[in-house]
Amino acid sequence: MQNPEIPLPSLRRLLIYYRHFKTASQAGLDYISSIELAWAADTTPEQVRKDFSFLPSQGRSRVGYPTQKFLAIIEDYLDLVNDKEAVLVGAGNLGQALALYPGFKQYGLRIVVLFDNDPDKIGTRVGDLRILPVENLVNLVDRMMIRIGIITTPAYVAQKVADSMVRAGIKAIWNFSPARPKVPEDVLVRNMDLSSDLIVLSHYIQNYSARFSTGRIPEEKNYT
Amino acid sequence: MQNPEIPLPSLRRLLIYYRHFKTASQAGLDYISSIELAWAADTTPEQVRKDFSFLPSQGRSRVGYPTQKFLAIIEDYLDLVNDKEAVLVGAGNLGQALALYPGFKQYGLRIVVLFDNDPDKIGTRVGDLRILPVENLVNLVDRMMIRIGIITTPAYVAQKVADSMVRAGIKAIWNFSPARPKVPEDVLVRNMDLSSDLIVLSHYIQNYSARFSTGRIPEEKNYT
DNA sequence: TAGATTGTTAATCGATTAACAATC
DNA sequence: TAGATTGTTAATCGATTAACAATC
Repeated sequence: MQNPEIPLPSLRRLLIYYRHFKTASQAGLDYISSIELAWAADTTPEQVRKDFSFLPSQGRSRVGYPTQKFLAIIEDYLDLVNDKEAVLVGAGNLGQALALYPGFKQYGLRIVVLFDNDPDKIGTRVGDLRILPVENLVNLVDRMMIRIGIITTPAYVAQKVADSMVRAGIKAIWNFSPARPKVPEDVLVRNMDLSSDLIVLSHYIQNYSARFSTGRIPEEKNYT
Repeated sequence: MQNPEIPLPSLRRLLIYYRHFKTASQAGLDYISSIELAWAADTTPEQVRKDFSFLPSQGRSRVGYPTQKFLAIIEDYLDLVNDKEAVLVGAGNLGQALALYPGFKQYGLRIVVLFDNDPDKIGTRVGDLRILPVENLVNLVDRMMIRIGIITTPAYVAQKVADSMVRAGIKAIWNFSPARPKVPEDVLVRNMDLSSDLIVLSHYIQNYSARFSTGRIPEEKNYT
């Protein structure tokens, strides 16, 4: 276990820094400053330095953070190298889109099989992934010792699916349904509730005119 | 504008409570307690009561919160009733899945048109939505006075797309690409960075055994 | 050196949790 | 009434931001 517990927001930012190191590497840059990283990640240089304080490596004063080394360090810290297998339940539009999403394998997530309960779908393929009947889940996941499950079913079956996942030994669930499945405390559930995120946009739009159109003109800014 | 600024997490929880009121309503329940709502939303009763303190209505001691009234209150507060039109750019797998996602219109989001730059896609339909060339975006969005934009393109065009959206008068951007587009400060960008969320799961799995089994300590690494 | 940038400790801020009086 | 539940103020917690010494 990582020694001083890293905050989740820092964890997520590390990946954003990682991406910027990657492009910098392609551009042949040997060092990147916290200032530049902050710009790329929409945060402050202080935050970047704080985040890096959880890593077992340091930058160089007056120079910045060495690109190649930090690529390796973050890769290792976030365990981007080792493949982690996952199963996905619910091969609808969203499920299929995630199964085909190119970004995941890049960071070590490998979806190995899809499950559904629709007889018309079972036996077909999405990319090179097979769709199997959801009854096979417990057995297969258990046998393959898969630890990550993705739920893209309608809400009303999400709890049942989560139960099967837990029974099969899955320890981390990425839940894209609006349900909030209950699981034992040693199992992590990340709820990616699209609609509840949408609310944030909606609320902003609703209040937009009151916020910005009274009085002053917004200041001119330079974003480069 | 809402008077005491409501925290974003509260805003999101309000939608979760709303869903629970909805099912309770179908079950014919007239009142729901903060205890039950807390259970449904994976939070505490205190938090529920705190969240409701931002609403212009109260519960009843010893009884709970009236289902019908709170459905109406939350609907109003989150502006779930009025349709808010949106455009989506990037009609790939994820873009199409979002365009067809049934959950959105339920909460007032109506995607009205898709844009793409692939000549093979342009002119085709996704459900009953047309795919138009991205060159038409500024004009059409401006004319229709659309305020919400969704980006499901690859990272390398995200900034360009965001620029067009801003130029067209869009005020809230839901960005599903891994890029971090820069926009004027009066425009809201919500980054739904799937991969960076994945990292949280991955990190949990990586540290799982150390956390919950009395077993062995992960080996120390040496970088230099 | 002077100046820029890192690393770390302390202060602040915002959200959650706790405490408890008010209510029915 | 007694007991359950709400509403609100205060305390706590965690993350961000600020300050500043150390470094090259």
